[in-house]
Amino acid sequence: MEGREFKDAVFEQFARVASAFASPKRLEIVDLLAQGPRSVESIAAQTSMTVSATSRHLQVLRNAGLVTSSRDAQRVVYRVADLSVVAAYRALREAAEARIAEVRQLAEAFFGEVDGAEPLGVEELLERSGRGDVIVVDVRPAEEFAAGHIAGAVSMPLADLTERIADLPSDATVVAYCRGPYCVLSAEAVRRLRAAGVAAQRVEAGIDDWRRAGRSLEFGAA
Amino acid sequence: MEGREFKDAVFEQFARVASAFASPKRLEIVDLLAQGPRSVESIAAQTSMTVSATSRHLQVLRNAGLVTSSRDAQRVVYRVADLSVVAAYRALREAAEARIAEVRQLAEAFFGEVDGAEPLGVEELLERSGRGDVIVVDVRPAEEFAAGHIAGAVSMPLADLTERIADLPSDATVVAYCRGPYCVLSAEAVRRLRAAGVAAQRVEAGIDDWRRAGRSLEFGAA
DNA sequence: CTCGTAATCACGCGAATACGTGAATAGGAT
DNA sequence: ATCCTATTCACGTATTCGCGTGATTACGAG
Repeated sequence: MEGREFKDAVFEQFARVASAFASPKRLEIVDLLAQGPRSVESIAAQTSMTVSATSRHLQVLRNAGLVTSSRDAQRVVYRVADLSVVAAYRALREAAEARIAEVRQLAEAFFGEVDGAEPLGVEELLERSGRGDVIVVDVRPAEEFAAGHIAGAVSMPLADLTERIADLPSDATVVAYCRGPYCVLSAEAVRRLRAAGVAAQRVEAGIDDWRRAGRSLEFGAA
Repeated sequence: MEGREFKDAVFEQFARVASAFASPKRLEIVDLLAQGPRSVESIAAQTSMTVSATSRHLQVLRNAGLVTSSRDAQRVVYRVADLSVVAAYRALREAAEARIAEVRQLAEAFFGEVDGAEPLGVEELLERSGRGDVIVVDVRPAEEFAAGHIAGAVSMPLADLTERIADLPSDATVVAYCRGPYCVLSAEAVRRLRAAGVAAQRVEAGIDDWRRAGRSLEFGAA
């Protein structure tokens, strides 16, 4: 095989992977699956798609080797194939952040009022939880909490948050995290906590940032 | 703006970036530009495309914010917008390597005979050049050498290699590098060097790996 | 000013993709 | 065996993309 043929063949394969990422809905699916395995139906619900469209997108991702599926009784469960996939998603996201002004504008518009100056990063989170003066709350669905969460965090899914605010010490300071920098759950949680008079802040990091920082995860239900 | 709208808008932007990467030819262009700035015509020549097709691809990349252009007399020179773009390209490549069997097969078929067991990585290269028992040769075009090369390397573009083999000490051991793991230049160089009786090995790392490893670069012509 | 070179634009064809709707299939549960 | 649920497949249409050809614009040299 000559140089040009080889190049064409290799870049063709790279493009297969990039094409699989090249759809907003598929990126959203990868973002979700980075939190843990999920069934088609539950992915469809989370992403506001029909089951059929979701299934099709998942097949595209599977053909590109980015996700794998396995059967669990009636359900087909999808998961990311390995961490290189999450890393590629993250790198794309970071390039978009750096290069596309709209991304920064959107984030500022949506998170600006909640975050005030800056949301917490992994380091600040560690520091503050090390001092023991904050409660770290995971506001993702219980399913995702069970699939891996920050060591020491309390599960308080957004859906149940309102009724569970009463469980918190009234003088508590809460830091809420969810799926990552563009996940809306923690922002909404912070709004509701503050409305209830609880001091609260959003953490920008998600479970993948935590893992990448080499910090320990815990598994299983609360 | 509600959660769903925000998500849709944000992932739409991420997909813009991914779509720009989702073409073999554009990936090849990014690979090239990661070596240094280039004019449209020279990109067209390197990638076996017409100038017109190249120009169009470059515009797609520019619309996605991945490259920038500036005029230099008659020429328009393109360059990668920043290192997050190279990082994203690298992450995509690594995901493809990890997940697509064809990539490994192609690489094995093309590089297998040249590399023997394993090509050198950044670490081995450092170690061996530290011992001073090898000559590090950069076989990329002189233009790319000038735009940044491994400190201490000798420029010997593939095109001139045959006539310059005589300049090498006959007992030399050469390690050749080029643009990165899928660049064919160093493989071809190693074949020719060995055919001329010179001990030679290929380095898999390219200039971007070297930079990421925090090693120093040199600039300017040989 | 005119010429030549570099780059971009305009048009058009064929291929690939997205997505909705509804039918078909695969496993368990009864 | 039959029903139910979760998932996948098939089909049709609208849209987008890739790329070649040839015209057009931008700039500098003579």
